[in-house]
Amino acid sequence: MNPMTMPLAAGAQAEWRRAQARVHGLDLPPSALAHLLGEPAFHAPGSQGATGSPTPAPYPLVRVAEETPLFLEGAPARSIYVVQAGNFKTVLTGEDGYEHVLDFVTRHDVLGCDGLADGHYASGAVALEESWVFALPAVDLPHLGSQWPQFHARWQAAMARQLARAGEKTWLMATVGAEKRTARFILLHARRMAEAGQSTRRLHLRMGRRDIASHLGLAHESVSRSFSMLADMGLLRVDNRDIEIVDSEALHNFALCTRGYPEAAPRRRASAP
Amino acid sequence: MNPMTMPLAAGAQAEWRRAQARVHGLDLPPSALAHLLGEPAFHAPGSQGATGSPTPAPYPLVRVAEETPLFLEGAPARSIYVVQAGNFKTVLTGEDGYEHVLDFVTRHDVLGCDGLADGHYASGAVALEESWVFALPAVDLPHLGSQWPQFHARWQAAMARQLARAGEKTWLMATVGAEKRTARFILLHARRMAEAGQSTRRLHLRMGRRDIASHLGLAHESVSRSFSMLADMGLLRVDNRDIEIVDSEALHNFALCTRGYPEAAPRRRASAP
DNA sequence: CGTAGGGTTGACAGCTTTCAAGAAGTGTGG
DNA sequence: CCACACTTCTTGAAAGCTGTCAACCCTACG
Repeated sequence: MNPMTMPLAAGAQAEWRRAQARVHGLDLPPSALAHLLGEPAFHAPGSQGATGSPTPAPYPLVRVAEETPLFLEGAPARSIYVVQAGNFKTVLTGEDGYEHVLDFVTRHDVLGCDGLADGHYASGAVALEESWVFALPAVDLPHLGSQWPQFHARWQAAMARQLARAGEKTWLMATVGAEKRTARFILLHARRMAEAGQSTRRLHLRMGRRDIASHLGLAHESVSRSFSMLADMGLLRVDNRDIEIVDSEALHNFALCTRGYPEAAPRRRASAP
Repeated sequence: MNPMTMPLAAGAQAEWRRAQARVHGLDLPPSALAHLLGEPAFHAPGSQGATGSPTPAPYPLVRVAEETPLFLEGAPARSIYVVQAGNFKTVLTGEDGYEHVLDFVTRHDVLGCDGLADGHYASGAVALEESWVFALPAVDLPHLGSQWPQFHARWQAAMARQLARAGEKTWLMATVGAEKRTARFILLHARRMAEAGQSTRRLHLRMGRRDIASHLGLAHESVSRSFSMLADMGLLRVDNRDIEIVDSEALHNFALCTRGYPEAAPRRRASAP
């Protein structure tokens, strides 16, 4: 069977199985934390010999079953988590029970940072599939940062990246057009998958239409319609949760123009007959 | 003249004048950085005293004129900034020239954090009024964090707070109704002003309708209409950029219910005859 | 085999955007 | 001091788009 056509779920499973094996093989010395955050080509634990404390910290690797919350909004934020395998959604549950999806989180991303502000998680995290996370006690963070500069840099960069992504998310939702919003979502998602080393053209969405709709602030029917529209335009090929970006440039052009330009800039209109 | 009725612009000016004086009086020892980030009742140990000695921490206090960018999107991120007085907007300028307002930033907030990810600012910052910021070189951050634990904690909390706020922003924009979105914006803004020590009921918006609209993803006419609607409902009192929250509880009830609850939760509808 | 859940598509009502014009406040120059 | 231009804010009316409701297809699962 062609790997391009086989169900991607199987590939994902194999992927986290590999990731799991690698994590176990590391034996989890604290000096490898930078690697867990995505440090490329990092090795030689204890190379900074003068750091003392040769005993590796017993930070636990936690398994989270599908549809299971890793932590709930408002809970005491005792740990932050580095995703090793699998995917999560972060949610904000309204007082009326409505669940708003803030973001989708994948490998090497950090969960629970927003809890470091006042000691309580500002959002909850739910696994979209069977996942593994690496738990770091919040009280150890200052120590880790000061003792391993590499970790400090990685840790700071991870939070900064989250901030930048949050900005992109706001930008994403600032569009009125449902199709443009969906197109932007696909582009951002594809870029994140590319950063994680996945294919740039094909991507498998781990979340349902309902979650996407919640994330984008749309009705799930509108998301479905938008996918169909983008497919009819020849920009995408949609097969349930498998997306293929057919014309990347055209997709960018379509998604990037905001709308009725308030001032300056020529007017363009994407009218498809 | 009653401070509640006098033009707030004068109050704001007096405010930053006080802030400026305070900052200059501190003489900027690095150990006071935590205070700059909002540490309450912090006194600098071993500060050098006289204003004439240029020895301690030559971190500059920068003045930014109204409508002037502090830094541009994509520029090399050599410093992060702590706002001492005034207000900023952070913007994401699209390739088509459209300026999307990501956030409004006020005193004790940090600007430029998103540039720590890859060394380039992910968003630009423009002063809404004459403002002063304290510039911290990015290369000094690890040193500062490891040397002054109090600064490390404050710094981490500041970034975490930004993340939590980013989540709230996403939540804000997940609503369809323009009036609900505007109501949520007012609530969040009021809370931030309250955290900064301002009045909870009265607030003066430093930004124009166009900026609010860009931030909320609406047309500026819709923002104007929403304000009028909320005023007609008896929730707000709107006089140009001066907002008074008349019925805080009702405003919360109106803003917090998401909309047509997708599943579970009873259906409510805010129909105003 | 039948049910349940997710995804897609259609039709209508409602809301928002857009276009257009007027009102109010501000700054400049005579 | 006034007039003028300029910007911002507000309001009105029509067109377009999205949410809602409803139906149907498909797959997974018991």
